[in-house]
Amino acid sequence: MDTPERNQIGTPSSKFEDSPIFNYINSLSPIKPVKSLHITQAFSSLSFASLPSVFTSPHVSSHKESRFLRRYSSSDPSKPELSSENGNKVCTSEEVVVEHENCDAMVDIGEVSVEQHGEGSKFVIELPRTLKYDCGSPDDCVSTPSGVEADFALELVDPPSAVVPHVQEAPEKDSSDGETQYHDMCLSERKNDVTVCDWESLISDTADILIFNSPNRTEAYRGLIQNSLEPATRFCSSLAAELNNEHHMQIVEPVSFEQENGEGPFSQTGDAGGLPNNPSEAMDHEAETRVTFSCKTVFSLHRGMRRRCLDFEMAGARRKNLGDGSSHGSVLSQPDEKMTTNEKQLGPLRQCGDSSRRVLPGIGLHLNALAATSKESKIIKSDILASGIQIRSTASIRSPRTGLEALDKSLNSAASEIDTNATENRVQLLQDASQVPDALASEDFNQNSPKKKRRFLLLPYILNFISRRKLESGETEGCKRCNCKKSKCLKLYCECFAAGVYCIEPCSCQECFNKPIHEETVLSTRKQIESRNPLAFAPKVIRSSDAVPEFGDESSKTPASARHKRGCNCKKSSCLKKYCECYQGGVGCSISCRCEGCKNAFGRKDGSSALIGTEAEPDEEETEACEKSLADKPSQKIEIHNNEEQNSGSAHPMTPLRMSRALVPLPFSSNGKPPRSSFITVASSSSGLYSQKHAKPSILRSQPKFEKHMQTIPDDEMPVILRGDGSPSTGIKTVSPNSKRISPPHCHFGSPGRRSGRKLILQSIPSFPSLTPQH
DNA sequence: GAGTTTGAAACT
DNA sequence: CAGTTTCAAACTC
Repeated sequence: MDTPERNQIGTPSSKFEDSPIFNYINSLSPIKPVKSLHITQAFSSLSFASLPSVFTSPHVSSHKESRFLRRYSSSDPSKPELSSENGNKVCTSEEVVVEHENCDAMVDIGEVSVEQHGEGSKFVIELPRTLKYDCGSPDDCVSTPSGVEADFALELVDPPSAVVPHVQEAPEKDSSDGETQYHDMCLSERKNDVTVCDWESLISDTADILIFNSPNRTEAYRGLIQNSLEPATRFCSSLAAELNNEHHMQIVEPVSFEQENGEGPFSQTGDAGGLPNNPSEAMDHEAETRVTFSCKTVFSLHRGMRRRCLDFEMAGARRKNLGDGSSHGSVLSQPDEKMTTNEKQLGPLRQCGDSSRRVLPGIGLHLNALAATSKESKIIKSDILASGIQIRSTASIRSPRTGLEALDKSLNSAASEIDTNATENRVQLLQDASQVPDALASEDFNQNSPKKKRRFLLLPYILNFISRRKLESGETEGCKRCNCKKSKCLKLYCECFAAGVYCIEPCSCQECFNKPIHEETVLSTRKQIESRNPLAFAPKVIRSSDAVPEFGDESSKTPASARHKRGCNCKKSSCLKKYCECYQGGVGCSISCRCEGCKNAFGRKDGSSALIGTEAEPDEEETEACEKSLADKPSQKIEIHNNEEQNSGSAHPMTPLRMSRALVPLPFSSNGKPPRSSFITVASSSSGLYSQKHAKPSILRSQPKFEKHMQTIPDDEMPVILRGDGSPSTGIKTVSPNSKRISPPHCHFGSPGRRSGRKLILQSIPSFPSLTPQH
């Protein structure tokens, strides 16, 4: 984990590395210790004589029980000040660094600062707006800093609701208060809180999150830290989660504390809710006794990271926090507006009736965030770097919603320079980005305060993302979506659902439940269906050359070489219309078909495939290479090799739940457009754990091509993709004897063709079996 | 765009 | 497993 940043890190870190605690922790941690890197400007300017070593050294804990990040309180006598003793004057600035170990990716996410202004009674918490924490559930979402670059200031006039008090009492306690919720987020064990659960799951499942647990820590202190860091922490977690299921997350928190103006130790009154004991004093100082602690979060990405709440949607939550707005300081006013904007953007999910349809309907819905093209990725990366944000990662990041989504995308793009193919849901992303980022951008630029500087780190991401979206917006046309009216998009009738993707805005469905906000419902439904029919989400069309040898030779890459898994049952269409799944899939009928009067142009049930080679194989030459990569090798299976993937930089933005569909459009369509059902579900699994980077990429990346050409996927391959949940079906080998990886890259599917069939992939990452550090 | 046809999915 | 119903895509006008 030697990163340039590391060098930058001031003495504090090195100093602490020598500490017994550090050593101890280090010994415990399977993860290579990430030296606390202090990149933050604030930090650099500050000297921390007695920075808790705890903060500087990463601690890895595999405790599943540790649901929350624990931060070591300073064992250093000098630090007690920071503890509950004096929460008043604590300003925390948190910098989060996300790092992909494998690729040395470092992302400086932002900072969270809590300031105690001289006004004494006011406690202002500034949170990075750049990051949006989406809980996916409006109700559950605690307002977290979200919104891009918006300042989030929360003035706690009421002591009870103040951060400090809350911390003192119990970090995990419930907060009924909107303001306090913010702090409580992720702290409590809300069973019904999806968001929280996600977080917890993320942490617990990941098990590699560093725990800052100091024997000496006081609850107050811990709580304080936790609360103050929550946003950042959550963000980090979310980000880490987003960074792909293939990673292991390592979080190192508060790196340092800095007291800029503090003239004395903090004294925690414990009474007035964190208000200064001596308000006048605070006022005298014009306020700003600032304590800044840098939080460095290091994510060691490991495959298998569970991701359940990757949604960063939090407009609703935000509103909660800020909702009361009246008491908010000037800083808040802006944020509020932003929030509103964000909410609108998110609208589709929860504001269906909202007139402001400008909201990006699809925001957050595209779970399988598109991977940016290589060019895009490069551009983004450049931007990021230029702005001081360092991103180097091969890991794919799924795009969250709204602002965060943009970030993710940017990250994703940066991370996946090479991934030029995967791109489902691009449309959605584009749509989303266009709005959120804009709003954010405008606001961000208005930020004058130096403090906010860091908060704008993500700005480049956003801007870039926006521009990209706009550019790409044109590509979204042509996407067809479902039109379900009664199924709620929770049945296989729904193409989206069947394909394992969320419905997005282009869909015309009614009462749709196939959305991230109903993730659990979707997943449960999927499981139910799968229990009934394990292959329900399996590809309907399989490449017979692999699965059904009888159908012919390897050399035949024609549609006829593939067959519908179960066969059709056509009676009147003669298998000459899209009513016929075989025909629709561009494959001939087989003996398994029960069709009557079969005249399938791709091959008749009787075995004749007369038409093959003519209209049935329009662009076979073009597709051949791709097909080969996908299916030519009978024994070829998708190889899951996280490291390789990461190293290759082919991070795929797909959702953890690797549901994927292969587009199997008819070679020719009556109206020249891909059949509505042109894409056939290739693989999907509600519990699919399949790593995004593997099988799916192959398929997805090929989509553009598939749209034009028929593509079938070997039966064996399918399962690999689908099975992530470790379900019984997982028996399928993921690695071929040859360890050959299906390489989608062979197909240079340009971005232009990606639009159709782009859908959200349902995500659900089962807990990762082993979080072996990946270095 | 509305209505019809069709066959898969779901249900019994 | 078969028959029926439901459903949404495909198709027609």
